Amino acid sequence: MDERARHLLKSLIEQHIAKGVPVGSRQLARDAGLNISPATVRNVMADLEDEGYLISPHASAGRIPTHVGYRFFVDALLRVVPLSAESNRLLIHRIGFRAPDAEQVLHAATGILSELTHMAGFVRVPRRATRILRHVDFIALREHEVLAIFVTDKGDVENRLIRTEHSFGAADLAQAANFFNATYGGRPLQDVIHNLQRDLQQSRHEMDRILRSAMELGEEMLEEDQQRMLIEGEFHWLDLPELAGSERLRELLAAVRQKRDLVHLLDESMRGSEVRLFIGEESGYAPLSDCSVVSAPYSVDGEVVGVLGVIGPMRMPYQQIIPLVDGTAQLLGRALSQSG
Amino acid sequence: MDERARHLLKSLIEQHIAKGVPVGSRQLARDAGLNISPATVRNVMADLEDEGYLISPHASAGRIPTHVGYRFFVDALLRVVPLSAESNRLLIHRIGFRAPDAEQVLHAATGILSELTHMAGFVRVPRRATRILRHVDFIALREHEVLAIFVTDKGDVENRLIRTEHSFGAADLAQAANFFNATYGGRPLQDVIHNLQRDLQQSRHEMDRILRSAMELGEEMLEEDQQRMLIEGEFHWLDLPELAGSERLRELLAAVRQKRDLVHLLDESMRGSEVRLFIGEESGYAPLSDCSVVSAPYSVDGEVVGVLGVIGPMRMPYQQIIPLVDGTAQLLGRALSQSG
DNA sequence: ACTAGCACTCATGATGGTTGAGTGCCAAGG
DNA sequence: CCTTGGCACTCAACCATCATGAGTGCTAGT
Repeated sequence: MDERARHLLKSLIEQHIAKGVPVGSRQLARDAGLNISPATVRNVMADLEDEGYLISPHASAGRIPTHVGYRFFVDALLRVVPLSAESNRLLIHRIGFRAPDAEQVLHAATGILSELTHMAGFVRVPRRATRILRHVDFIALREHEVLAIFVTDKGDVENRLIRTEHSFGAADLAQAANFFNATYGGRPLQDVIHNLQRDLQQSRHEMDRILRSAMELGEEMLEEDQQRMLIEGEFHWLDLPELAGSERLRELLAAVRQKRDLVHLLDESMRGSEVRLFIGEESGYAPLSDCSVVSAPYSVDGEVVGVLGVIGPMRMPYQQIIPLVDGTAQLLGRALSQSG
Repeated sequence: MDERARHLLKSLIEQHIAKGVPVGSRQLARDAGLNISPATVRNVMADLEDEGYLISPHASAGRIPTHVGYRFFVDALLRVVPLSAESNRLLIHRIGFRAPDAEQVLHAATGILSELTHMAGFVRVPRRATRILRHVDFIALREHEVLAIFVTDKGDVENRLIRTEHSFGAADLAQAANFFNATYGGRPLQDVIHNLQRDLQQSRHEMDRILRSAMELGEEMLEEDQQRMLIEGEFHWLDLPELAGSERLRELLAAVRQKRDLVHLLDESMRGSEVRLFIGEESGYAPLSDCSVVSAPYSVDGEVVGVLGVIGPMRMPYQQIIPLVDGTAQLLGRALSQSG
């Protein structure tokens, strides 16, 4: 592909992103800035279509980019601009100055992504499998009911109500908690569960019921991690003519609620450390075949723990979206690192 | 209004609920079962329109009920059928046999309401202001960071990260927690905050920073209650021709996200102990003016603590919806009473 | 290699006629 | 006085037709 073709492709995609309608040869010839007749442009466009970068919705419309076209655009043609000072300030204000509560910061990040991009924003929350178990507490709520509380070193708190055969007094429970903390505390959560599983097979003890339930709580925490993802702003999709008013939208909403496959896709994209794009079919996930996902992993204390980004139509202003997602990921990582 | 008019109105509304289109005189004359000509029906319909029960979308369409019509229908014409055995079994299965975790049960109830009605289901979660503070814990996460945990007698757990000037050891914190539990434990949350506020004004202590933060956590718990509401299944609205494809839907979604006014409306409806309906404009809340809300309060241990229901179009099958909402409220109340 | 011209395609929007469902009103009949 | 049949009228929905205009591919000329 020669320089002129690249320039025209870039110009066409930019115009299509801006306007949302197919771009024709005349308009493109005018706006591309080259001194070229529409007929010449048509020849170039025909070539680009043959090579799979463009497609005509129908015979006498202009052309729109395919997902291949968008891919080439973002990889080779797009120059990402740094985040505007204003956006940056807004991000810092909304994420940086939050109450030091992890859950709240994650919510804030999801919200701001959705607001600033006018698409659906998501945050895949940190995995807890490698977290260190810091503290366990057993609290008697009433007869036959014990509340178990797990705390990890990052301040995750999870709790569960356990129904017991016996009624335990506060002293019993304190003792059990002490035992638990002494034996399993300070180790990664997954190790704790593993050891607990082994230990429980050997002993038979009155407290077993509680310990077993505690183990189940731990397992649930890890299990839950598989699914935990915040997403917000799906309703922005209603504004998009290319998505709204078709069955696609329903499918998409259902798929996003389901989360399963989506989470899998995102976990894949956690491997790198850079912003990553899934354009159209690239995700290999049918409901997303009309959409693009822009994602960036975020790190806490130097370790990648999650990924965030936006989901929108293929036709999105990547130039602004990419730095925004990137910046949000970095700020979120920093905010979480500070606050544990 | 004479008997025949009532019968026709009932028949018209039932048909409109079933089909969703305006009902004309001929069809109504046929289906109402009275031996009456369309012309006669027209006369009656004209009267009903004058009295505000019906309205014509345009000159040569049939008629549809107004919110006044629906109101008369549910108050005077509708005979609510008891919940079908099948639905009841499903409800019990989904709500009754849940893990004994309040949060999960609430989510389950929201989900099942949405699924069975094909509308948006909501659950206004229990208020915690009158809960008894059962247990407080302070845990050192790392230097200058303390995690405060509150537990109420119903098993609500709330936590908060506190950044401190000094670094406290485990012993210090245990002592503080003991003091806290001894002094404030066993009292309603709102009292705790009140007393704490008073006590803090008098003393000056190294621990004050932690106590003050703990108080803020308690305040946040109460504050948060103002907003806490689960809602699910808004996407069902996309299927409704009367809602979809207009600006109304956007407004509605935005309003539901906002929650503020909605929660206020629901808290009003907690006063009674019966199923309550807000039909169209009756809610006095503009974004809901095309919708109906069916709500029922639910009680834990004999005290009304929350309200649940569905939000859908005015044209909804009240006959099935009302017992379903009612049944869900009762089952949820029972499930929560069992599990604390 | 570029461009102008030309024939062709096709979505869009306006026009107009038809159909069918439904209404209001009136006059006749029980 | 209530009911009914009849009739004129209205209006959305549907369909066909037509003109328009944006856009294309192709070809021949520069």
